[in-house]
Amino acid sequence: MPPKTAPNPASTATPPATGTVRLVKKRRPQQRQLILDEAARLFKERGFGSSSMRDLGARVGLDAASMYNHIKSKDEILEIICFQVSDTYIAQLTEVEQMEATYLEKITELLRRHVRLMTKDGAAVSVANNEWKALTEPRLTEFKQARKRYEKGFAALIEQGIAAGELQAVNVSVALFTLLSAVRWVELWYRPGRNLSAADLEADLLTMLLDGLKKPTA
Amino acid sequence: MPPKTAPNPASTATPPATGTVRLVKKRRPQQRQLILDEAARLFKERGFGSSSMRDLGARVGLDAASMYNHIKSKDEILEIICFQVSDTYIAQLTEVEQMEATYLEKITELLRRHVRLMTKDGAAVSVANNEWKALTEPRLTEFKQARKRYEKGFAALIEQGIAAGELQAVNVSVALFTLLSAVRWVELWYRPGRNLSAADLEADLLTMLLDGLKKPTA
DNA sequence: AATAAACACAAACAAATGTTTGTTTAGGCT
DNA sequence: AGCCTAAACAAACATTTGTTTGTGTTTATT
Repeated sequence: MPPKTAPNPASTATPPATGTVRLVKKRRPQQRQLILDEAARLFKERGFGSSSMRDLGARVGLDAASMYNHIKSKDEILEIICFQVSDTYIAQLTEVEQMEATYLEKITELLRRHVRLMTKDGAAVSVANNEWKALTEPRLTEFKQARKRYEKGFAALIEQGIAAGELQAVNVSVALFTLLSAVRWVELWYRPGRNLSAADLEADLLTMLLDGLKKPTA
Repeated sequence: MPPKTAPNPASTATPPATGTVRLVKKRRPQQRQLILDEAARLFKERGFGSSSMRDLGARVGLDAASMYNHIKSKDEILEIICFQVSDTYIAQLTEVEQMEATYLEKITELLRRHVRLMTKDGAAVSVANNEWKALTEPRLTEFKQARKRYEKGFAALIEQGIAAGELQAVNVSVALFTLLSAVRWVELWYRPGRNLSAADLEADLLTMLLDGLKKPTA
């Protein structure tokens, strides 16, 4: 005899396309991604340690136990989110490094992509930036190395930009972290459908960072 | 009969001043502050949700239960840390607002104090910035309001600075959050005794933010 | 229609959580 | 010396934690 609440045919969270409308797709390959997406949002809101699998299950519309058909562990979820983001960052750096352009242009382009990833995948980026400390040990070190790789590459662009006379001779570390941090408020602040468009945001942000806030004394 | 590990006369973490050297001070009034300081460090490292009272107790050199003689709850610890920081920020804003100076000077001074608080109380500032979401409800709203008050005040300085012709006419929100975020890497990066002094850091940071990174096209 | 795989749930698990209780010890006071 | 209170610990508490197991249901494929 079935229990009082009827078992969930295809998760109450998914559209009520009851069988016939199903496309040629496999089974429900979107369930895993749904879990990951919702986890990113939850972890961003509450932090990894303060988020329980039951909380997550409730959001996904699944019993906590059911999610283990799609993911291996809570830790694995965090790993996937963090490395998906860091891999993207590294890829962007590598691409920009190989561009034919001035250092100032390269830096601008890297920042631009940085911001774009944030406006597109805000929750995941936020988790990768703030919750990576909760990674468990083999992966924790890997993540730190990826981070370092990105920072070194970015710092090299700044250093060369200064050497080439394109940039002011500030301390390279200060410049690096100022740029990287300055860009991070986007993840806290940006919401699609604000009165400021993503494009305007990019423009103003780059103006501030590269041209400075103070009016040039004409 | 005492248990195998002798009970802790004045906490093994405190210096072994065994009785006679005690000053005229009350009893052990520093235990509470020790707990709060260590909590700030722990919460910064591991996050509030991933830090247990037993972890904290181990660091302080106290049984978890013993700490309840000094604090009311784990939540209270977070509250104290967060509001001590936000109160300081608000106080600094109020002081700077009342200074006789140009808007650019006021902004510079506010940033300077901001950075100084970070280099002095890094752990607490970090917790207030990153773990405040874990505050429970009456205080959570209060904290958000304090935050908003600070942001509004800061934004007003920028707005007036632009109106007075001292600053470039960028979007005020973008400028505000860029400045506030740019300053936050200090909490992640600064450690006393690095090759970069706090003073040099301040100088380079302000140069970058106010004068920009790009070399003025002479 | 039958079969096998995918998947959802209920129930349970051990371990870890924040906190309370009861008791003992330590140190300053008269 | 003797008291009183602050403060430490041990033991236990009720939950909540992440995860496993067993069982049933759904779905794609034959």
